Amino acid sequence: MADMPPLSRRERQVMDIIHELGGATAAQIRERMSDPPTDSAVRSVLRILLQKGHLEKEYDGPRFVYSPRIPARAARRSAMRHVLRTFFGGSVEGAVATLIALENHPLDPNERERIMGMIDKASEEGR
Amino acid sequence: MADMPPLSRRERQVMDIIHELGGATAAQIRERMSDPPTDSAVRSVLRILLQKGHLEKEYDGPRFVYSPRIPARAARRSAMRHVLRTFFGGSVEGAVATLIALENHPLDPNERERIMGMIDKASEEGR
DNA sequence: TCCTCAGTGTTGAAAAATCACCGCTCGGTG
DNA sequence: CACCGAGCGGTGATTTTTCAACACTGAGGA
Repeated sequence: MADMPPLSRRERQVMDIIHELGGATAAQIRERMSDPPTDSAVRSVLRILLQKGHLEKEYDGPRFVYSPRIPARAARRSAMRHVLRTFFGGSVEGAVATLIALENHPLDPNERERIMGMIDKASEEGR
Repeated sequence: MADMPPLSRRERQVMDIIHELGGATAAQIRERMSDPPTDSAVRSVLRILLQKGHLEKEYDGPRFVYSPRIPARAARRSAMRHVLRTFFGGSVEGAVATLIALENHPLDPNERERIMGMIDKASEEGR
């Protein structure tokens, strides 16, 4: 259950959608695809993802909703770690710079304060 | 030259390596692969990546070095935007939180200062 | 009841990706 | 010169991925 061989194109596409929504039905997933194949095609990759252990399905009302088996927190950390390594040479500073420059409008003062707070906290505590 | 269909597994793997190194030779790429195929196999995906316009090659000394055709800055922004959307619901705050908590040692005071500075700057300028 | 429709899963064919074999060139060395 | 060995690219076979057709079910509605 450790590290599976990486996902195929479609597989990653639907995993991303599911992560973005937290959980999704087959129909929702298909809706969000820019180049949607048949419904049954979507289900095929869903089935594979289930079998590979990346997803779990839960019966909610009249349909299944698929969600990541990895806790969101871990997924976020892993994804972030990957781009940090790949695109920023591990520089947290560089990553933050890009992040806050991403939106071109200034920074919401409240958000600014909260971020400052987090950084302060992260600076102090040794663990 | 806009947005190509997404990359295959191997393609993404070598693109990531090249991004991480800034530019790389076929041998370097192969070295960094956890599951390296033949040298010629690596070259095959390189050839495809060239043809798709994702890479360019330059003759450096006795061998070719392959580099991304997208400027690093744009690649970084794009990658960051994607994880921001997919894993953080667009919340810069959440992303920064994960980022600074990634390394478990506290935050280098100098780095802390520089990040603070960046945030201040980003907060002020309205445009 | 009979029909339809939404939701599901399976199967096998078609398309794409992956890969190793092969042949080529160019430098250096025996 | 003849023989490596590194670096390169093409070709075609194999494997994986992607996909649509199909069959099944259960819930309503006519």
